[in-house]
Amino acid sequence: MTIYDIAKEAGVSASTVSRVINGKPGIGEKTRKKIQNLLKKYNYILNEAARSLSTSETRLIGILLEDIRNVHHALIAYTLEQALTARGYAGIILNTGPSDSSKEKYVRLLTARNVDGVILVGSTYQNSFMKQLIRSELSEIPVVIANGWINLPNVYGVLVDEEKGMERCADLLFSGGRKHIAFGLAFPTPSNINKLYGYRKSLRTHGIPDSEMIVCEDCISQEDGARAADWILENHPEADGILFGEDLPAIGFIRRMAELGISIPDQIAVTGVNNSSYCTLSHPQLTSLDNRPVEMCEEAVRVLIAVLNGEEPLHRVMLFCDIALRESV
Amino acid sequence: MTIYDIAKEAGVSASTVSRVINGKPGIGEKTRKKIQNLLKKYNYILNEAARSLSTSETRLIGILLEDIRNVHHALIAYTLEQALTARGYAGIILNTGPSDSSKEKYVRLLTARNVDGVILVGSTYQNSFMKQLIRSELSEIPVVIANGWINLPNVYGVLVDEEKGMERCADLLFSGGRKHIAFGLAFPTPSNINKLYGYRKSLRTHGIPDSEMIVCEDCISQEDGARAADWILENHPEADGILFGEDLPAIGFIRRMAELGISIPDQIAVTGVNNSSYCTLSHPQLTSLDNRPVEMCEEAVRVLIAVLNGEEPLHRVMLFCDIALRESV
DNA sequence: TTGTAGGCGTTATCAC
DNA sequence: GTGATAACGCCTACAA
Repeated sequence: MTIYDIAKEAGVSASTVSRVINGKPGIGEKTRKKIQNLLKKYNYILNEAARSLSTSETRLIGILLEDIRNVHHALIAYTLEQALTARGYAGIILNTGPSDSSKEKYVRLLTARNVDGVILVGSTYQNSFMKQLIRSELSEIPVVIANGWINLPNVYGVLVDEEKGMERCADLLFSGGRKHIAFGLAFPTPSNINKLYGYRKSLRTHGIPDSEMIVCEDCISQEDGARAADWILENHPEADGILFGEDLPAIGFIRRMAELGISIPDQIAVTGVNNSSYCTLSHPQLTSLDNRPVEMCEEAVRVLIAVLNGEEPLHRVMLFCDIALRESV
Repeated sequence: MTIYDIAKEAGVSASTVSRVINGKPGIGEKTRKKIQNLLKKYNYILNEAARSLSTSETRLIGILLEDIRNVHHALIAYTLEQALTARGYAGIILNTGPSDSSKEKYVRLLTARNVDGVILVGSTYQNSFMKQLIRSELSEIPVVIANGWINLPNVYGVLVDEEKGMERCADLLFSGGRKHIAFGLAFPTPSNINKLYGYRKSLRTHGIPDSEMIVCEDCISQEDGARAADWILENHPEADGILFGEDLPAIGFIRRMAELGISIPDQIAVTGVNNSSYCTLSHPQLTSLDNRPVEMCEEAVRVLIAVLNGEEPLHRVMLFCDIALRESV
């Protein structure tokens, strides 16, 4: 069923049908009605490929993320999909993994699909390799980075002030009387480095020199968190609080401490980041930095569509975190 | 950069370039080489829209699932994406939610995109409404249901024998000396009904009449699991084992029982389904039915691509579950 | 082995 | 207001 079939049936030309479909002005009211009825009657479905060939836009948006099995990414993917669908776009979600070569491969897939725009999820895409790649492969279309930013004319960043958020987490522990606060760093992505800076800032504010920072690295999985617990007890028995850059290791930490008979939050306060569904699973439930994934995604889509509509939104917008207070503090 | 540009540069016609791009036979070795070099030199990228218009295939696969925020679905989405990408296809993932009207809306989106095939994730799509919808909207393309099946010529089902799996879970508890086993039913989807049947079958095998089945309904979330714990203690204090149809309520159950000072698995054994990442978060860790999501997805993609290649795979294939044994039993 | 010509379904530019 | 007509980029008989 093409617009020609509809046109023939209505006794008009294909152009008229096309105008009706696209809501263009300058059509007689009776013809418009008649055509609309026929479209409905035959359950006409527009051929996007033909439309795309003619207009050279696909209404397809590429979404790159490292791994959707991460619950935080899953929430982001969900929100992006719903927001894009609501505006007539569809997303192609690709799991790139962490390696540069793989990221490049997936960017090429997107260009071959002629996507109208790209959303990169996570600060892991904020680096010089991606900058070069965007320059060479994606310079013609808008690119929005969720929780990151690259200084290029066609790149837009929707950032979350996790540095400030993490500083507030530390402040929260200090105000609760904690004296020796540790930090569990995940992969050293720009985002995680910012969290570390927030931690450091709070320490400095409270008169603690950088040399007394307690940083446990590679805190990503639940097992890493358990390992961190052992490490803290062994090397920093004075610690009475710890901030993790992710929820999962925080959960692992809590679980391990329970096994060792150490009471949380009495002996050590714990916080995570992402305010994910994991937070209510631990005992005690985990206090976590809410980095506003839903708002971030909605803003990312808003910015992207704005650019596609010829507007000129800000290249950087910043959202602010909340702290979801639970029992672990 | 089109095939015409390449053709001009190479001093040949566009059809020759097209043939080279598509690896068709009957091209002189020198011309082929020359053209391949030019393609590389100009970083030629094929216009999928034009190709699609001409061949009426898009290499796009629609993936419908209820909600990717569910970790089990996220794993499935991940696996499907990787399997499709590896074969040159791309997936459009859409979260339909549970309602029929919404499912219909999303099916229409897929037909408008001219997807080559559709994968429906979950037995929630196995019902008469979807059957009618597939008949009217998707009759021209292959549809694969992951963990479900509908009797239509273009529909293929990759099933997991969760009935047998659940029966084995119950058998496991019986063989551990449990006498009064309860069941926590989630939404009454076909899949969950099958799990209930498996539970019933094991009971019958062990000489327990249907009238003595202990079924707690609406066990979906963590809170539901906690509620189930209270319900069991109140109404069936004799229960010494419970099988949940999902992991999350099982986690909630365990947590609530811990609060009440009831020891698991000593006093009550607990199992879940999906063997998800939640299982290692509870204390004790959760024994869960591994319903083979990765294998299921890979088989689903295999079947779909086979149909697209003109083969005639079986309309129903069945996978078998494992039990991931942990501390809760 | 290679070229020509027509067609895929839509939009856009002119005419009328 | 509406209708021809060309164009989008590629594929594929059919011809040569």
